[in-house]
Amino acid sequence: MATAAPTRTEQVYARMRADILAGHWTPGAKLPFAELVARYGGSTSVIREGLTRLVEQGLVQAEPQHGFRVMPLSISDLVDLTTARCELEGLVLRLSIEAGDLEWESAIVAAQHTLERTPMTARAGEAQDGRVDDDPGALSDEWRAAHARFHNALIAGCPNVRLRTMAASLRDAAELYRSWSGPLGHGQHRDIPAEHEAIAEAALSRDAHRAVAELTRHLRRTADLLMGLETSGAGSNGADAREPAATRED
Amino acid sequence: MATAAPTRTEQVYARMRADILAGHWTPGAKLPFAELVARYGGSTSVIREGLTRLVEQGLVQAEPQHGFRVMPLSISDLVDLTTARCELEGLVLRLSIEAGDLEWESAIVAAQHTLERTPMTARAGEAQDGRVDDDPGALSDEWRAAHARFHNALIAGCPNVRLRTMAASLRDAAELYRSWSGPLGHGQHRDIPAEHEAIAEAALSRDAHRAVAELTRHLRRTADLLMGLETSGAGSNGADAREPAATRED
DNA sequence: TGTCAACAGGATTTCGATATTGCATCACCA
DNA sequence: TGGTGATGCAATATCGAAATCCTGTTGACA
Repeated sequence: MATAAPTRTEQVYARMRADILAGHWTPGAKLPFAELVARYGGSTSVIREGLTRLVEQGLVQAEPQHGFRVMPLSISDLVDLTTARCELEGLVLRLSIEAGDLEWESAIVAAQHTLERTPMTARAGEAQDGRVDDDPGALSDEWRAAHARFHNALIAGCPNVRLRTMAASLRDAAELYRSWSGPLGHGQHRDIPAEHEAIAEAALSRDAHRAVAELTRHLRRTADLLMGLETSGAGSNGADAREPAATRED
Repeated sequence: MATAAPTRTEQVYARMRADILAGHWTPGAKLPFAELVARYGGSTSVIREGLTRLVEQGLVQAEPQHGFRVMPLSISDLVDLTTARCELEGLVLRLSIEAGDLEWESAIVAAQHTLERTPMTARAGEAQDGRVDDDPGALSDEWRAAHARFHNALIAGCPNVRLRTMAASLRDAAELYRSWSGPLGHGQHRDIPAEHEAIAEAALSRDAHRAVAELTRHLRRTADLLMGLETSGAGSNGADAREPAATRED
C-alpha cells in the first residue's frame, strides 16, 4: 500500500498524518518522541521531520524546547476555519465549474454515487490499534474517505493548483474537528446526502452561483453542529473555547 | 540579532528562508547539503529540518532521493499565483477594513510613510556575502522590507488568522518572482507610490470595494510586468515556461 | 561499433549517541 | 514556616558517521 514512497520519512509522515486526522491522537495532547519512535519506527530524525511537516500544515504545534503536540481545538479557530473554507472552497468550486471538463463531471457522479451508498456510522469495536477507540455512532473511516473524495472531485476541475491545494489543506484542518465531536447528523432533522446531491446537481448544471450557495450552507451547517456539540471527550487540555461562538460576516 | 530564537534550527531556517526570498539562490538550482552546512552551520539534521519547512511552504522543492532545489519559476504558476493573491488578499483586505481599529489605521499610515521615503533601488556592489550579487537597478532590501510591511499592515486588521496567514504565504511566493525579474518600475510610465497611496487612502476611508479594486489592479500590474520581463538571468534551469501567459478569469 | 553490465564516486538518507535544556524535588537558610 | 538555591531526572535538540541510493563511466561482449 505504501510502496510508491521510497523514503522512510515519507511513510512515517503519511502514517502520522492519517492517524492524527483519524483522531487517534487527542488534540492538545503531547507527542513524545519515545512513543512515536516505538509506534512508527525510524529514528528521531525521521519522526522529527514528519512532525515538522505537520507543524507547517497547521496540524501539529511545536513548542521550541518542549516538543510537539497535536493542534488544540478551539471554537474561535473553528469559526475562522469555517469562514475561510466558505470563501476559499466557494471560489475554487466556481473556478472548477467554469473549467471542468467531461472527465471532471464523471468523477463527481462517481464520487457521489459511492458516498451515497457508504454507511456513515461504523460498527462499534473496530478500532484499529490506535490510542483512542471510536465511540459508537462515530463516522466510519470509509464514509469519511468517500466524503473527502467527493469534495475533492468537486474542486478537481479548478486549474489553479495553488488555490486547490490551499482549499484541500483547509478541509484537512476541518477533518480534525470532525473527528473530535459527537456524531454529526444525529437526528437533527438534517439530510446530509440531500445536501451533497444539491451541490453536485448544481455543479453539473454549471450553475456556479447556486453550487457555491449550497456548498456554503453545507459547510456552515456542519460547523454550527460541531460548535453545538463541542465537548471533546478524552484529552486533558483538549478544547479551549475563547469566544462565545458567534457566526460573523456574511 | 538572533537572540530570541533559542533553537539552532529556527535560526538556520530563518536565514535560509531570507536568502531564498532575497534571491541569493537561483530558482531551480540545487541546494547541496555540503554547501548549506558550510554556509549556515549546524549539522545535516538542522539543515534538513529547515529545508523541510520550506518545502511545505512551497518555497523549496524536494525530490525524494535527489535532494532539494529552490522552487522553479514558471509563467503558468505566476498566473495562478496572481489570481490566488487577488482573490485571497482582496478578501482579507475587505475583512481587515471591516474590523480594523485605530491602531490598524495608524500602522498603515506609518508603513506608507516609511515606504514612500525609502529608495527603491540600492547602490550597486553592496552584495552581502551571498552567491548572486544584485544587478544595478534591482530593488533594495530596505525597500522590499518596507513594501512587505506596508502590505502586511493593510491586512493586519483581519481577525481571521488562517486567512491572514495564507495571504502572507502567497505574498512570499510572489516575492520570489519579484527577486528574479529585471527592475520593475523601470520607466514603464507607472507610479508605484501613487498606487500604494490609492490603496491606503481607500482602506483608511473604509471603502472596501475601492480598496480591493486598487489592490487587485496593483497586483495584476506587477504580475503583467514580471511576465513581460520574465527571463531569469543566471540559473541553469531557472525558468520553465509551460503556458503562453494568458490572463484568464475575472 | 553499439549495447549492456559492473564499478566507482558522490550525495542523500538514516541512525544512535551525545549535549543541552527545562522541570521537579529537596535541602538549606532567614 | 516560607522562600531560595542547588541537584538529579526526563525529554528534546544536535551532532557526525554509517548505510543507502543514484549517476556517470569504464570495460567487455555481441
